[in-house]
Amino acid sequence: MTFTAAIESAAVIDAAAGRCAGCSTRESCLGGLKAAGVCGFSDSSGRSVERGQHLFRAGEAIHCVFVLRSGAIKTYVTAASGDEQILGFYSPGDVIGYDSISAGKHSRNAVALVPAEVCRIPLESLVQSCAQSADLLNRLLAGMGQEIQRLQGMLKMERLTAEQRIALFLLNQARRQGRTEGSAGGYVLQLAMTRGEIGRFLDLATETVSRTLTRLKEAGLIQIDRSGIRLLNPTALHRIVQSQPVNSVERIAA
Amino acid sequence: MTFTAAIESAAVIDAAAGRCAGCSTRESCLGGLKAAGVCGFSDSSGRSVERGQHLFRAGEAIHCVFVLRSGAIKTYVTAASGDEQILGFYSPGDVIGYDSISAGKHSRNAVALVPAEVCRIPLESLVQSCAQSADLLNRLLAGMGQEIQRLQGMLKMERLTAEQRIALFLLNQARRQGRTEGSAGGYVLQLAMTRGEIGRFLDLATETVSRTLTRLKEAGLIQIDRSGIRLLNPTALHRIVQSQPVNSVERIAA
DNA sequence: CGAAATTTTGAAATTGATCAACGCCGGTGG
DNA sequence: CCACCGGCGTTGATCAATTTCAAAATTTCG
Repeated sequence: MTFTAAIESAAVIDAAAGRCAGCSTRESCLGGLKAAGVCGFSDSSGRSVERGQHLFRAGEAIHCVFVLRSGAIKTYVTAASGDEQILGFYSPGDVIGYDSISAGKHSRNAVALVPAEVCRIPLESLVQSCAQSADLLNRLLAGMGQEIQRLQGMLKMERLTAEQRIALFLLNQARRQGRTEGSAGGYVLQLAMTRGEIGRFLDLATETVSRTLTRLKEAGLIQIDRSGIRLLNPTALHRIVQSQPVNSVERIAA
Repeated sequence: MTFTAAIESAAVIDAAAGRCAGCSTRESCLGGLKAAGVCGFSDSSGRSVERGQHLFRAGEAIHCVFVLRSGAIKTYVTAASGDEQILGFYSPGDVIGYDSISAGKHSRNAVALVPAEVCRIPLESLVQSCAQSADLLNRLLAGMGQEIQRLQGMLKMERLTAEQRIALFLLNQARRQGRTEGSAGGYVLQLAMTRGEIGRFLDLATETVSRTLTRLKEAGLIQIDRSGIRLLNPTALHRIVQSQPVNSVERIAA
């Protein structure tokens, strides 16, 4: 109950129609964009989540689907052995909770990596609205289909070598972060998660993550500055992902 | 085009209303069961697929979702390196194609492991029917949610040891095959796939699958007879799955 | 029956995990 | 202001699980 109380105490952002106005993700919002510039949900509400605070936990009853407006959130499950497995890192615009629609309760935990804001969309009204709006239904089905394909992609990732997984992870993060271009060319990405979290996402030991990043750095493919990573040679990273396991940095670096 | 032709030439089962009558999966069919004992889809049609024949291939346009009525089907993708990754084995009653709804085209291949029969549900009418039947919409969303959770389960599976993965696989197969009880107690399951296919599903080398099955057999937990496997001690298999990696057959076998 | 595919078994090689130690950085409190 | 502390990251050495390579045994199917 302690965590439930913590969740309830989270700040609730004004639910007025003006809420959508400043939303950076409204163009691609699940609710669609109505004429007035607000989303199609009349009863959605916002919420801010502090770093380290849970958005929901496995086992809790489900009432909403969440759209991440800002910040970063991870979802994870805890194995019987006690160690956590990260199922996804979410960036602004992502929808969290598709898996739990019609499931009754959450199957995993969600926690903010940095201060975040989400939009809560009540499940009941979401489903009911689908009966009226074919457009919404299509967006919902598409969103769920994409979630399935994202998981299939993770499954593929798990068959790659450590180096390939890290390279693919960096490329994916860069793509999701909207390709913030750095001054000296190449993409710069800001990692909201620790090495350990990357490892628990990719199924690699922290040490392996660190070693592999170092190797990529020494090969001149990336530049590391605390939690900021600059992709100096995305093409080479791509080649690493595509290459046969026998190849590696030494063979790929142009 | 060759494969498209092959698909079109597949036998089309009579689309009369009587089709549902003999369907072993109609109780749990996506379409629901109407008063007349037939499913809610007026325009679905059946199709039989021979062993080794493809139901669909990655890249093809999507027209239908399939409900497997009998037989066994696997879905897979082919990596750049050429080797296949199996994404799922389907048993009668399973729905195939959720991932592709609203995606436009298939993201993976589906092929019959043994002669199979499927029911084709046109995508367009499925989505349109959801607007009229809240019941159908709920079943569809639940099905897609379950598919997401199935993939999350696969993700968890990939973090287990070879022995745990095999044990879990056997238990899952037994559950899905409806717990056909054997004469001498314990569950008997008929594997429609080869050792190599099990390996490409669990991400294990064929040799590892074979070795692990042998070890389970020698520990007295299972009995192997060609492609038939009898689970002599499901409880012990469960314990293997739950146990810490340090434990293994020797420690678990009661 | 015989050829091809699958399965099994053995031995060696390899990848990534684990164990261990150290450095770095930020915060905290004297 | 500085010393201490804890978390995080890096690096090195060793270890274990699984893959790979190789070959024989078995099964399947034409």
